[in-house]
Amino acid sequence: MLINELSKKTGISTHTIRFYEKSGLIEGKQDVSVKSNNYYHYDEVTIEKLEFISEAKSVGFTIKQIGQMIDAWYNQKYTKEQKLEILDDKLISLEQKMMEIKGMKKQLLQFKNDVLNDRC
Amino acid sequence: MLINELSKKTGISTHTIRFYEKSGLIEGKQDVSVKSNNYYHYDEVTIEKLEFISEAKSVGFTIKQIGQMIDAWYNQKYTKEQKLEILDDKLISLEQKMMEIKGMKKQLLQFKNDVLNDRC
DNA sequence: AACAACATTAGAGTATAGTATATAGTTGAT
DNA sequence: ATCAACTATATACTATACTCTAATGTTGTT
Repeated sequence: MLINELSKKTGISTHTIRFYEKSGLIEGKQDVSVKSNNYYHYDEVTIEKLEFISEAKSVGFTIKQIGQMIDAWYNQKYTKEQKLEILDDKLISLEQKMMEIKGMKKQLLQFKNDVLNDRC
Repeated sequence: MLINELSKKTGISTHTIRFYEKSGLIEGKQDVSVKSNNYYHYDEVTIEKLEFISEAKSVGFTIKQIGQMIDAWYNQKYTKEQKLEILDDKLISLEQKMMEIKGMKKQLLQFKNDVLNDRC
């Protein structure tokens, strides 16, 4: 599929898709047999990747970190050990985020309590 | 205390403290009885606020959102109902972050499993 | 052939959250 | 009095992650 279809299927703008492609998160391939244009073609895996990117972004991972995770899963850039290290590293950071969120939740519940009891 | 002491006590640079002050998150007061300078003085509550800001930032809240929460707790800018609404809104977003993190965790564990079983 | 709707590339512009630099004045210890 | 260390203000610069504009070419329908 071409970029417009990919954009419609993922809800991500063509601009942003190109930005992700330049950032190395995804890649389309050009059909060498067609000489009249240099259009990029994208497959289903790219849709999967873009969905993963959206989710990873919303939990606070940066483009760089997301790139690492994608490489650890979809590419052969790293050894098995390196892949596991990257994924474990990200899992640890998720655990930490979770703890921080729990702490913040406690804090906000306390704030709420103070408001309810007119203590601020 | 002056900005340097505040910076040392919180681990936040004086630049960033000034940035937060300009953003409306904290405020020092100038001592009108001293005419030779216009130094700002900060109290213990400012330390509390800065610690809260650091935590809130790390869970992904923006300066604007953090400002709202601080106003909901420390200031008299909002009615009781508005304060509760703001805090509930932030609590809901924490719940959502929590869910997203759980989803991402599942995803990464799956990736890890695929790597372990040479499925990628 | 004309035209809308698509494609690529390059580069500029925006928002957020700092971080750094420059200038000028103040304080406190020697 | 001098000097390091501090303070305030203004402005510029950076990084991240987009978002938009412009220029130019291609495709498919009428």
